[in-house]
Formats: sequence, structure tokens, C-alpha cells
Amino acid sequence: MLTQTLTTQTINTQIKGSKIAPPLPVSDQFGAIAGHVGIVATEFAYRKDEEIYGEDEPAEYVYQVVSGAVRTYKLLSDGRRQIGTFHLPGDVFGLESSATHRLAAEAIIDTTVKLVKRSSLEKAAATDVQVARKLWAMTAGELRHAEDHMLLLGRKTAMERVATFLLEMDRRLAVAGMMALPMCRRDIGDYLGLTLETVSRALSQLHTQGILGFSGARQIVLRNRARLHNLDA
Amino acid sequence: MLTQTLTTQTINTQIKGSKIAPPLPVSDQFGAIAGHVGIVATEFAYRKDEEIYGEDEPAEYVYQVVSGAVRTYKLLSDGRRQIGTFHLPGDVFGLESSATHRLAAEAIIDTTVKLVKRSSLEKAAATDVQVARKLWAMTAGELRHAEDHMLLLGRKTAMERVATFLLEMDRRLAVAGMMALPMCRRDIGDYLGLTLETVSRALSQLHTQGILGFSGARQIVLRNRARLHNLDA
DNA sequence: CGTCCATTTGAGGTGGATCAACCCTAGTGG
DNA sequence: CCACTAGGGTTGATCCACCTCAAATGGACG
Repeated sequence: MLTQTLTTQTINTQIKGSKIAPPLPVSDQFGAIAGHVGIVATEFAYRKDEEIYGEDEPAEYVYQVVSGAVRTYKLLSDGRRQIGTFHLPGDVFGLESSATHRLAAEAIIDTTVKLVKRSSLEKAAATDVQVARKLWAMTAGELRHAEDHMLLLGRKTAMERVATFLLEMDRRLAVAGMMALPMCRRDIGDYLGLTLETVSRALSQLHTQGILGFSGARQIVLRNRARLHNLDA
Repeated sequence: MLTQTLTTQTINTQIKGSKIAPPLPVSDQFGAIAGHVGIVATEFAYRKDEEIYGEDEPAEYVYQVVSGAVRTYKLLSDGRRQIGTFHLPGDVFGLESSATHRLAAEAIIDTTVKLVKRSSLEKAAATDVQVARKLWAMTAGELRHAEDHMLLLGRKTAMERVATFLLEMDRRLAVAGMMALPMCRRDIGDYLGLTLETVSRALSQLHTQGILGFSGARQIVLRNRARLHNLDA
């Protein structure tokens, strides 16, 4: 929605958010585009559970997570929710080829993003083939994730889904062998097409089997990635 | 795989395939690219259940269905299958931004396609921004479908999935209010994340309720789209 | 220290899967 | 032209993985 203004709230946001997801030294996808063309990126902060944009809203900006985490999702009329992707520091989201966002986006925890105007990217892509190629590649990357996720949602068992999720999160946000999940069990369930109880039971079972360790419900250490891979079909 | 040669087999293919999916007067997406750049498209024929390309194979060609129908899918190691998309006459498939196909493709029935080399599209896109924009838009269209399908697979009931499927097929291939499905119940199940029995039961129930009519298991007439929409959540 | 919310755990219900006949129809060959 | 066959589709009976409902536990924060 972007009805907020840039304020000192950003500072508190950063402090609260930093305990979960510290900025990562990722290769900067924004840099690969914006930097290349000299587009200026603005910073912006959202608080936990704040909407960033709604489903079918005009796609005015493209975002990159600086710190925190974002969920994009679709809702059915009765409130059932499917989360499409979790966006973590370094990830670009909100990029559309057409005029509107097809999923809504919310901050999972206090989150800071960089954003650029969609129109400025379009303009850059209209003259620079390298930029156009990069935009296509980013959308293709999202498509790849969606295709993998369709297989998970359509055909994997609950335990296989949770194993896949853990390996994905381990790959994307593990620091020193430990991952700090920014999202709650309900979010995980809505991502995996399960209930929060089923997610919790699967995690408990993996804990009992010694495949993972907890330090608080959202601090997880994988103790046996090989066995987790076996559970992943 | 493209190990076949172009033969008179094409003719028989056409005759057998034509009773299911006649060529449609769609706006030609290939024309929008290939025609624009003067790329020559070759025709090619596949028989029912023949592989067009495999998962993780190099993406050498981009295809457009001329007649027939194609399924793209992923498999788990134990044979569970998730179909991502059904490609019908006019649809482009096999377009990749990266080097390999992420889903396998098979002809559902005898099928004729046009194909162009991926490299020639890449070359065209490297000099023509319009082409680059079109390729991005096509991938974005696939992403949109995948996102809608994730919601279906993760959160819809069996009846809602079948209702969604029928409305999609009605929109895409109904002629004179009737649709001729090229795919079997198992394909539909693997597309919707259900078993073939569950698909069959849902269709029977819709038949009993007078929402649809059959003329053979794969010839379906929707008699009440409004009620079907209500069942679709 | 108490409150609130996230998480875990338990008990029981159910939608869709599985297993099993049976039926229908389009080919096939006599 | 018709009987036979095979594969796809339907239907029935039963099972079970996951959901639902409920309660207890735990951790973070004021």
C-alpha cells in the first residue's frame, strides 16, 4: 500500500528484526539491474504483519528484502490461504510483467526493503537488452520455484513436505549450521498445504528421531541432512 | 527427444487427433515472435504418449501446439506424478530462460507442433527488445498459472478442484458449448493432485446434479456454469 | 509475576486414498 | 457384420493420513 512515510520507526524495526534475520552477503540482484542502469533505490520499513501490497493491486514498485522476511499469498473467499513464497534478505519480490500483483505481500516480521519504481525498470529494459534479459531470468526463477512447489503440494506427504521445507530454509538462511525461522507454524502450514498442528507434529517427530534440534520453537539445527533428504522423496 | 524424422506419419496423426482437438483460430504467439523476426518454424508430429523432452534435458527448442495436446509434468522417484500444465492448440511450451527443461513433456494424443530453435529466439531477443519483452511476458503468464494452481493444490477440496478444472477447460477448448477432453481421468487426477477415482466420483456427482452432461466420458457439456462457479470457492 | 499468544499434544472425525469388482466402448480380427 | 478383447471409466467397501476440536504447556514481554 505504501501509505507510510519514511520515519525513525525504521530504527526500532531494525533492532527487533535483527535478532531473526541478519542481512546476508548475497549477490545483489538489485545491483544487477538498478545499479547497472543507475536507478535509485529507496529504503522503506514495514512492521510485523503489515501489508506491503494487496492481490490484484497495480504493480507500482519492485522490492528487495534488506532485512526481515516477507510472505506472498493468495486467499480463497472463506479465508483459506496459500502462501506462494517466503522472501528472505536479498530476495527480489513484487516483480510483474503485467500491470498488477497476482499475490498479496505482507511483512512476516519487522522488515526493511529497498524499492524501485516498476516504470523505471520498464524504461531501462526498453533500451537495455541486458536488463530485459535479467528481468526475464528473475521471473523464470520464480516459475521454477512454483513448479517445484506444485509437485510438493500435489503429491508429497506431510512428512515429505516438512522435510523439503527444512532443507529449503537450511539452504537459504542457515548461519553456522543453525536456522532462525522468521515465520510461525501457521505460515509454514499455509506454505505447505497443511495445518499448523500437522507441521508441529512432523517437527516433533523429527526432533524425537534426533534429525533436528530446537533452541526455542523457531531456532532449528539440522543434525542429519542425509536422513532428511531420504524423507523428502 | 526429437529422434524422429518428419514422415507421412503426420497425416495419420492428424486424422486420429482431429476428432479431439481441432486447430483453433487463436492469436498466434509464435507469430508474435518468430514472424516478427523472420524465424522459420518447423512442423513435427508425435504419437500418443510419446515423449517430447525429458526433465532436466537441454532446452534446445521452443514448441507451439498445432493440433493435439501436451502434458508437462514432474515425477517423484517412486512414480508419483504432478502435471503442471495441459498445452492445447495455440499454446507455446518448452520456453526456458535457463539452459534446461524443468518439466518433462509428452503428447497426450497424436499431436503436431511447430518448433523453433531456442538459440534463434535468444539471438532475436538480444537485438530486439520487443522480442525480449514478449518472452518475458510468456514466462510471466506461465507463472500466473502456476500460482493459481498452487492455491488449488494446497487449499481446495476435491470438488472445488474439479470445478476449477472444468471451467478452465471450458474456457480453453469448448466449441459450441461442448468440450472434448483429450486427457484421461488419471491425467486429470495428476493435474489436480487427486486420484482418478476421486475425479470420476466428482464428475458423476456433477452429472447427477444436472450441472454437466456427458456424450462419452470425455465429451462434456456444462449445463450450469453459475453453479459450477459456486462450487469453485 | 502475570498475560498473551505460539506451540505442543491428545482424542476423535472424515475426505480422499486404496483395493477391488464391474461396466462400457472403441478397436480387432474372424 | 459381429464376437472378442483391452483399456478406460465407474462404483463400492474399507482404510488411514491428515484435519478438527480441545486442552495443556511454554516463552516473550509488559
